[in-house]
Amino acid sequence: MHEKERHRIILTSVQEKPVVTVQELVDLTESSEATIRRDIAALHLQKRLRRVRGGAEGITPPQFVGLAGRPFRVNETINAAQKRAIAREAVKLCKDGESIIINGGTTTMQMVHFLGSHRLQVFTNSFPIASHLLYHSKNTVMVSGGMIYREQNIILSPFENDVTRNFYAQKMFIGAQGIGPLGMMEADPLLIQAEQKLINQADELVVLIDSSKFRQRSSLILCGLDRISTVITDDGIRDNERNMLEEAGVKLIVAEVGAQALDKESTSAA
Amino acid sequence: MHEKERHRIILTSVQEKPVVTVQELVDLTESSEATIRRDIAALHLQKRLRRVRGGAEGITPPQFVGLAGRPFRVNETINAAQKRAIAREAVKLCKDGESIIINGGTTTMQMVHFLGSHRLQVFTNSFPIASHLLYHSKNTVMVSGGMIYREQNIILSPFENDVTRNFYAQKMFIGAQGIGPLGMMEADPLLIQAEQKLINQADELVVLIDSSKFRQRSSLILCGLDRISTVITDDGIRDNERNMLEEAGVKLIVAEVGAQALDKESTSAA
DNA sequence: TCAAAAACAATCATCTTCAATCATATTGCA
DNA sequence: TGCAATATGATTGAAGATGATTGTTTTTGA
Repeated sequence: MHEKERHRIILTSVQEKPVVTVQELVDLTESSEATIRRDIAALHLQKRLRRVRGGAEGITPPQFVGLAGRPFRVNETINAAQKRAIAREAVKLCKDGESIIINGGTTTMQMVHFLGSHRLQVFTNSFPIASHLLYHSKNTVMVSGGMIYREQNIILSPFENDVTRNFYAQKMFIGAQGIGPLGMMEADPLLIQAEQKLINQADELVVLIDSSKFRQRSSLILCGLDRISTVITDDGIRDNERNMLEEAGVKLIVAEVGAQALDKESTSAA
Repeated sequence: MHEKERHRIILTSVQEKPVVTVQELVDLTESSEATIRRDIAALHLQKRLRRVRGGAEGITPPQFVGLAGRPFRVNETINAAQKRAIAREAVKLCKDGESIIINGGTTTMQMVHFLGSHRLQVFTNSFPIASHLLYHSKNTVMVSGGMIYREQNIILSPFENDVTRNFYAQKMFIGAQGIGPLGMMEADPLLIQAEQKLINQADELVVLIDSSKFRQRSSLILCGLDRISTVITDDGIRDNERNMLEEAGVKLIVAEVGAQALDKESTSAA
């Protein structure tokens, strides 16, 4: 077997398993122990894997560390304050007893913080959202079935006939990569697929999006503005963007970032 | 078992439980007390956990305490040692690349400990099992869709047309409330419903059941003995019970419960 | 407080893994 | 083809890891 081929085998092996022994690789490549050791040493120098006693281990890609290492972090997202403020407004739209759909995403995930004392029927395709609501609230939690994608953190089934079709909600909450005259946009085909499944299962579509996303475009269009009932964003939204939404008949809610900070100001001012 | 693997097991254990004893880890890793002590000492030096008398405790990151807490506790079950031993034998039946179904339950949940270094396609209706595998292994994880029942910790859809029908596995692992000449029995109608859905989606049915369950009866029969391929139990099984299985053509695997449990038995018997 | 039990540390035998070396095989090139 | 460079495989002694044993310390419960 050729050197390149062995290296390929070794590298895929350490990706698939946390640690691969020299013996396993010997069996796999039908080459000698010495060769495998040399290969591991070489790949270690190239920093393509880490050499450990007994074999080799993969260099865990950073995004995986957060996933494999601990449950998940609801807080560690960029623009957390804005996203939280937006999420808070979103939760204010919900009345106890209502059914809602929460599509997976970093902004929508912030909603879990404010849902703790609610009693809603929540359907979601996000594993972390379901997990959090399950253990930290008394809402009824329902999930879509299918494979759990680690990177996107969503549950998606390739089949048409899943429970998604049997759930209907007053409101669906969703984030997006960008928004413009053509509608909501997303970059990841997998997310588009998941969202497409849910988008027709609710009366109102509520889009949670921080204002910077008005200036972002992306490759895939999820739906037009006419499908959107409400947009919740922060006060960074510009006039032309307001007009765009108004013309499309979309209700706009502007969340005040750091409302509690404002409160403090007003108290200290008084 | 490899050093890295042991470390991984130890670290996930202290994440799930505030404190883990050396004995528990010995059972979990099938290595000696001395090795576990060395491991704990090493991880302590790396500040990845805190060493305490009797075992190790996790270093709870402060930002986490109020937020995510502990999603669930895989370890806090009665007869944990027996269940773990049984679960270990169950995992030994799996080969990498295989598809398996794990039905929710306290015994089957123990399997997650031994699945850490495997690469399987796992379908489950148990939210905690899915969660654990997702964050602590590289297995492909698939879940059934539907409502999450808090008490039973399973995901169940009232509809026929869910993804469950689209998944087929070589083996299905399942626990039970009791077992007798009439077959496997369960008390909770909800569990029966969930199990019925899955039971025909696999070639072999592997039943994980501690020996005391042979003397228990329950109200609802899930399936007859003829449907069962293999039973895994502990060494408390009696001769007539062995015969019952043998006559029904069921393969029997008896798991050896950890050394310390055996010691206790022999001392009390003496 | 004392005695039994549990947990621990230290030591040693055994097994595994490793690095170094040399012999052999393969490849590239004149 | 013949030669040199490189890659591979086998061997061997050293280093490391593991598990059992033994004696010490700590904890527990009467």
